Amino acid sequence: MVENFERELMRGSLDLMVLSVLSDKSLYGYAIQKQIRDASRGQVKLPAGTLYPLLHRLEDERMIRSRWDDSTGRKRKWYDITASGRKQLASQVKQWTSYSQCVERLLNLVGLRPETA
Amino acid sequence: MVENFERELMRGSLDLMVLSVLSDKSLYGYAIQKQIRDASRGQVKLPAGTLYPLLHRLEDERMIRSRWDDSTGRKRKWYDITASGRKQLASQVKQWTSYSQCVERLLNLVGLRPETA
DNA sequence: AGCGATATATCGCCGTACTATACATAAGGG
DNA sequence: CCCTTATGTATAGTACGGCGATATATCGCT
Repeated sequence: MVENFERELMRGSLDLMVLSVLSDKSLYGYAIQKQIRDASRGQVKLPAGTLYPLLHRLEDERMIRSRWDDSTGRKRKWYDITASGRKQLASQVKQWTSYSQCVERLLNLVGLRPETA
Repeated sequence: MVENFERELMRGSLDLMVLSVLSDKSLYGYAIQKQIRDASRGQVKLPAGTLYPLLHRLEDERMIRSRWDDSTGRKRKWYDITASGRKQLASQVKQWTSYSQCVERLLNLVGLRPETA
């Protein structure tokens, strides 16, 4: 029984996760939700009330583009990442990497990361 | 010239950072700010308007305790972590670790982490 | 026909962090 | 001795974004 993350912890990296899964393929909202849930082994469950407004915001910001398509048998809104989105993603990956290293360094400093116990 | 992190990225891990630096010593606000700034090589600069309300909140939640002391020559408000705070910290470290691994796994999956290039 | 899963959308609440501002003391330089 | 800079704490107002609740609709299965 894996428990969920504190929601606040994910703030600021939700964009990163969504842009990531869109970086190599087109997806619709529900599928994005699933991808992220699976990739995190069920630990990151984006609620619909979070995901859809987020997608709309990213579209307003021209990071992603959408089109309705029912050629797969069901009417779904498919999203693609844009060139701006890719740039943004690259920047966010850099930021994330750098920031997580900062946190790790801090945890090391105060001995909360016993070296290879 | 190191640029700052997007503030949103740090939301949800500020508590973790503050509790961390308090885990092995007593500190006053300004010193906490400095510790975190130094440990992050100047990249994480907690504004006073963020830090002090945060400390007050953590104290309300009994994660830390405070006392005024001027025996070091200057009147400062010193903070200590409580037993609850330590428990909370341990939990947050676990959460952080697990979450950052999720993000890394996701970045790997979509090829945003070229293996040992 | 009924139901669970799929699929998208929006409203209003709430928590958190930031900006701006305020005040006070100490140290260092002119 | 004043002026500036650094130290040190504090809060009111504001902005932002995630979430729960709610709504609607279709699809596949029984």
